Amino acid sequence: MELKQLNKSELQIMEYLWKLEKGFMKEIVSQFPEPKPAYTTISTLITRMCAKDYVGFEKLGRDKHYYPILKKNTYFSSQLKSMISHFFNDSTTQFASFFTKETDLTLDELEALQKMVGQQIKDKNTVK
Amino acid sequence: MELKQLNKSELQIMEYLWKLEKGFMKEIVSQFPEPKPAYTTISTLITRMCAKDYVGFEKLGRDKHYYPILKKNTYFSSQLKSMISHFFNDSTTQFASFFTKETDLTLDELEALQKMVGQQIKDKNTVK
DNA sequence: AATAGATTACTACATTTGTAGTACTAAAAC
DNA sequence: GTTTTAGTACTACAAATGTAGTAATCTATT
Repeated sequence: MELKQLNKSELQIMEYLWKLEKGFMKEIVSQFPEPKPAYTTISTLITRMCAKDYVGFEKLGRDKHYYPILKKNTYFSSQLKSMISHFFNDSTTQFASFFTKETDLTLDELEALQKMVGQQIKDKNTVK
Repeated sequence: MELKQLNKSELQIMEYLWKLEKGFMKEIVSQFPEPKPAYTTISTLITRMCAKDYVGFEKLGRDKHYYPILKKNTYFSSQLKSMISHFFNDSTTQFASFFTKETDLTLDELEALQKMVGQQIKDKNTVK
């Protein structure tokens, strides 16, 4: 399956499904904020997403139990890599710099990050 | 101007304009890979982007000299923040963890990151 | 058993996006 | 000056997306 960019509505529904892991129509609809779109609007969107193999379903009687085919990690990993590749000239270092500056990390967050990176450096050295 | 998600074609053109900084039609068209879309296809896309205030132009005789109104930093900062907010529950730490794992940073990159973070910690402490 | 609610399938239309043609005219090339 | 090329405005259509109605029928409630 070729992974393309999810549009806004698709992303919203995927987000709900990733959280639910699996859900009937009612459960998905209940995730939407008020004013909710019409039942049939959501139904159409989900049907189209099934056709695109983003979402699958298990038929239980008349009803369908929907679940995500597209994995959250897969999608975001690809999103992140696409961002790095397109806008930071494939430089993860440039991206990291941008990230730490733009998100204005707190001292605690920076220290947590430093710890994590330090651990990964240790892991890399151990592997060597 | 409310910042919304650029679609694929818009992003492609913005990318070219950010690189060019300013450019005539010919210069923008020349950025496209072969087989290039029709001249009028690109023209329509740019015209629509002008209407959305992503792109502006300076009229020089008959021709238009296009430039980006939407700043690269503005867009990606907003993209990044949206990603963190929507998929990592507003946790920049979780995102950082995901980032360092998914992009499989080299030892050099990790060390460069550690250095950078260390510097920012120093900066934060100095400010205090 | 009857009624109300829920869900799917089908259908339809508006808007947005992708694509590119023609006409006209300015600018460049000869 | 003439011809060719480039660029804009206008136009148009297909596909994708956003939205939601109706009909039929299953499920839940009474």
